[in-house]
Order: sequence, then C-alpha cells, then structure tokens
Amino acid sequence: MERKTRVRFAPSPTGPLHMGGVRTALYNYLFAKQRGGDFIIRIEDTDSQRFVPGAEKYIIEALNWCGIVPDEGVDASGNVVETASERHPHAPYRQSQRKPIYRQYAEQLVEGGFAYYAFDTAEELGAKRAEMEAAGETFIYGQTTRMGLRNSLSMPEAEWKELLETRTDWTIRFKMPENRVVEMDDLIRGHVEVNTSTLDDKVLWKRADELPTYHLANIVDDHLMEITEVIRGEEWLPSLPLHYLLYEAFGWTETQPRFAHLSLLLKPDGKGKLSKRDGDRLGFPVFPLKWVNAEGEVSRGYREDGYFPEAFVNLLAMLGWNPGNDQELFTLDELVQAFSLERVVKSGARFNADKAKWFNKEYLRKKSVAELTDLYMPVLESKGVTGFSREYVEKVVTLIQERATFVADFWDIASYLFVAPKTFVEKDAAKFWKEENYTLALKVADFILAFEGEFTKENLEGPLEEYIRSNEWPMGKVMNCLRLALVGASSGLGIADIVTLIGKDEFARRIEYIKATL
RNA sequence: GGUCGGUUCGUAUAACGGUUAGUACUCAAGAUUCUCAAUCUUGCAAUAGGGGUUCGAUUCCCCUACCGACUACCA
Repeated sequence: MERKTRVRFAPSPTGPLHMGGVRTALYNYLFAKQRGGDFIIRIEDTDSQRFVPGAEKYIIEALNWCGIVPDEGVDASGNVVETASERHPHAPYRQSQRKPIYRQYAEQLVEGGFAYYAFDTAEELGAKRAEMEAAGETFIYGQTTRMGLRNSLSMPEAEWKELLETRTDWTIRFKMPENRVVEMDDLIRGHVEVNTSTLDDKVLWKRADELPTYHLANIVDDHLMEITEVIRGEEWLPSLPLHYLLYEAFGWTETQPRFAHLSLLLKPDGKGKLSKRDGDRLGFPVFPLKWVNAEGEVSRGYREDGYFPEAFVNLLAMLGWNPGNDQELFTLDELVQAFSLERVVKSGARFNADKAKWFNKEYLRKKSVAELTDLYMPVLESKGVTGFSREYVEKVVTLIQERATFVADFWDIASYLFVAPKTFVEKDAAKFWKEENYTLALKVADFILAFEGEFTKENLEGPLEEYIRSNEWPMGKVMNCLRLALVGASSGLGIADIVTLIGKDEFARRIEYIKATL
C-alpha cells in the first residue's frame, strides 16, 4: 500500500514568514516534488489572539516569489481554498474554518479513556504555578498533579457532568500515560526515546472558543489530509511523543506520517536563533519580503533588497543541506533532483550575510544583459536620468555586470557613464591631481579629441597607449588623472571604455569643465 | 531546574573506522591591468575536553563543558 507523497507547510498567520520558515517550506516542497507528490499549504490559525491581518497573504506571496507553489491549499490566484472541490478534496485549508470537525475527535479520545475534561481556570492554574515556583519547583499539569486538580478524573461523575453543562471554560486534556517509553524515529535525527513521566497533560480542545490547540488540530488534519511526511522545525521535537501517542490513541498508527525535524537558523554572531533584530543590527533581511507591522515598523525583505528569488532559494537550500559534492549553485529544478532528507544537517546553521551576497552575485552574473537592462532602466529613471537609449544602457550593463552584486550597485559603479561627476574622491584627488599629472592628462585629452576615427574601444586603446608611451609619460599617473576628471575617482572602467561610451561631445564637456576649475 | 537535540577552520559544510582532515564564503599576499572591479595563483585557519572500544578514531560508547529547543487554554 504505497501512498502518494503528501507533505504540508503549516504556518501560523501571526506575522511575516521568517527566512527559517521559508526554508522549512522549501524542504517540504523539494521533498514532495522529487517524489512526484503534493505540497500542501495549511493555515494554522487556531489562536485568534495572535492573528495578524495580512500575515496569511504575506506568507503565500513570499512562497510564490520563491517559486514554491502549492498543489493544494491555495488556488491559482493565491487565495487559501475555503471549499472542497475535486481538486481540493481536503479543503478548507484554514483551521479556523475546520472548527466543527475537531470536537468529535477530542470527545472520541475522552470516551476511549485517553483524555479527560478539566475545569481549572487559567487563574487557578496561574496561582498554582506561581505557588510551586516560589517553592522552587515546576508545576506541570500531569500524572503527579492531576488528581489534585479539578477534572473528570478527580471529581465525582455527577459533579463534573454538571460543570460540563453549566460552564463554558473547560478544556479537554490528554491523559499522558505513566512511565512509558515512547520510541520515535526521526528521518533526520534517527531514533529518539522519551519517558512519558516527564510529559504533561496537554490541552487538546477548548470549550471557550470551541477550537483545538495545535496538537489536536495538527494530528487530526494531517490524518484527514493524508499527510505522509511531516517536515517541520526543531521546536516541535519535544512534542513528538505526544503526537505519537495521539496517533496511537486514535488508532491511526498504520498511516501515521514519518517525521523530520529541521534544526534552527542561528544568528550570525553571538548566541541564539536568528531573529528580526539581528537583521536590523547587522544589516541584512531576515524576511523574504518587506513587512510593515501595525506600529508602522518596517522590516526589510530579500526581494526589496535586490536579491533574485533564485539566489534566495539557493542560499536557503544550502543552509543545512548539501548535495554531498562541491556543487553550490542549483536551480529550483536541480534542487528537486538533488535534495534528500538524509543529507540535511542535524546541527543549527548560522546565517552568513557575506555568503548570501555571494550567491546573488553569482546569479547576477548569469543573467542576460537584456534582463538586467529591464531591471536597470527603472532605476535610471528614478535617478532622473533620461535621454539614453536602451542600446546604450545595455552596453553599460555589459561592462559592469560582473562587478556588481545587486542591480542597485550599477548606479554606484558607473553613474559617471550617465552624468558627469559632481564631486571628486578626496583621497584619489590628493594622490593624482597634481600639476605635473594633469598638464599631461590634458594633452592626452587633446589627443583624444583630435582622434579622427570612430570612437570604439578597439580603435582608441592602442593609439592612446602608444601616444603616452612614445612621450615616455608615466602611464599610471596620466591615466588616473584623466580618469579622475571623467569619473571623479581613480577607480572605474578603462579610459578607452569610458570615452567610447560617453562619446566625444560629453568627453569634451567634462574636459572643459575641468580646465575651468584649474 | 527538568526533558530532548546538537558540537569539524571565523561562517556554511565534506570526509558515514584508515585522507598530508577537502571545498566554498570571508580575510591576507602575489600575478595581471591605465586605476578599481573581475580573473588566476598562493596562504591563514578546525575535529570542544576527558575517558573508553579498536591494530587504528572526526566517525562508535560514556562523562564533562558549551550551545539550542521545549517546559502556555501559542504555534
């Protein structure tokens, strides 16, 4: 009975999707596609308190930008599917819309003796917790304490049945078995054992809002949606025994999915996991897309920072996974081919911004001049630069493509090919702008202006150097001085390239301007 | 505190009992060039510590240290 591979990414719409979340989604996607299976998106919005408007849309848009397109859960226009259909037999995909289906499963567990009703209020539990903490102990609602608390296990039947009717703030808790060793297998971590004596009786369902907690909703939906593998973050490993026990209590062990727990993304320096603050502090995005929260606080995104989605996906894939050889550059399709959970690294991966930039640079180099020009034209426009043909911009892009990491770098690298420099880099000027140099440089300028052939790099370069050499002038000093006049700095393209691009008239103008300042 | 997970150059990782412990990023030096960038070459740099097991441990086991996750009517 080979089942079709079906995996899901189940984010909670409590804010923008963190890059670690994107990585989890990516690994799920790669795993599914490699096996010809389905990748499903399910929105886990059972906590109405933490719901953030726009978060769901953000998550889907972010995945879409990355090329991670779901087979189920979202329709063609990127909306979460709300009604079941032939293509979406498991809809709806928002847990808030699946509300009616969970209670019966929770009750089923109570009937089977795997769960019970609990009537302790949040305040009572809070007080209990504080009391025990004051005594230096930790309170857990579990096998050692449950009989001393208010629930259907400790109270007379008549009493709790009455409370069940009259009160609306009770919960259903899982009755954690005592002293049992739960043996689990993780696709990444291998065999893990936990004794149930350290585990507590988790709340599964709440009467107050008639909603399940994560644990119940997760198991029920994974079962109903016929999920075959659960690939999720490491933070879920501690609740894996509970999940195993739930599958067992429901009698679903035959079709229980296999689990794989991914390690976390760590901050580049210091201790702890990667957080929003690190991005602000160290100057790189931690989110795929820009996000503005309710307070108007802006978090930058990879997309807005100029990363190509292919580069972002590639760098994410390499953070905690490797193909087993030296290949580092992969397209999404290549990743689908090469990916394997066996090669996912167990330890947490520190994010490195330099490496992230390197990936983008590699992708930028691979782009066609046409595509980069498409991206650069609007930038030029925003700089107020007009009157240049597309052909001209393409020539510029061709010359600077391999010098840039982002399209946004183009302007900093070669704005002088569009506008005359307004300022001069002080350090460079101090070094090269000396009378002995610029008198010669101006003579070279005259030579260029007197050049009668067509202005091309090939035509100019030879004669230019020949002219300087024959006069026995210092090539470096003269050229840099001339570059200073054209660029405003002693760095940049070759003189012949610059002159060819800006043309004789503009060249003459810049030289005249320089002469006027002497 | 408890439970679980993790630990190879600064970072990401390779080596799934036998290698001069490899690769990439970063950094440094050199080559090249009219400068810068790019490119090429070279270099710096690691098995957390201690016990075992073994002819032999980065690799297997134990202890310690450190890091992390979890410990909610949040996911």
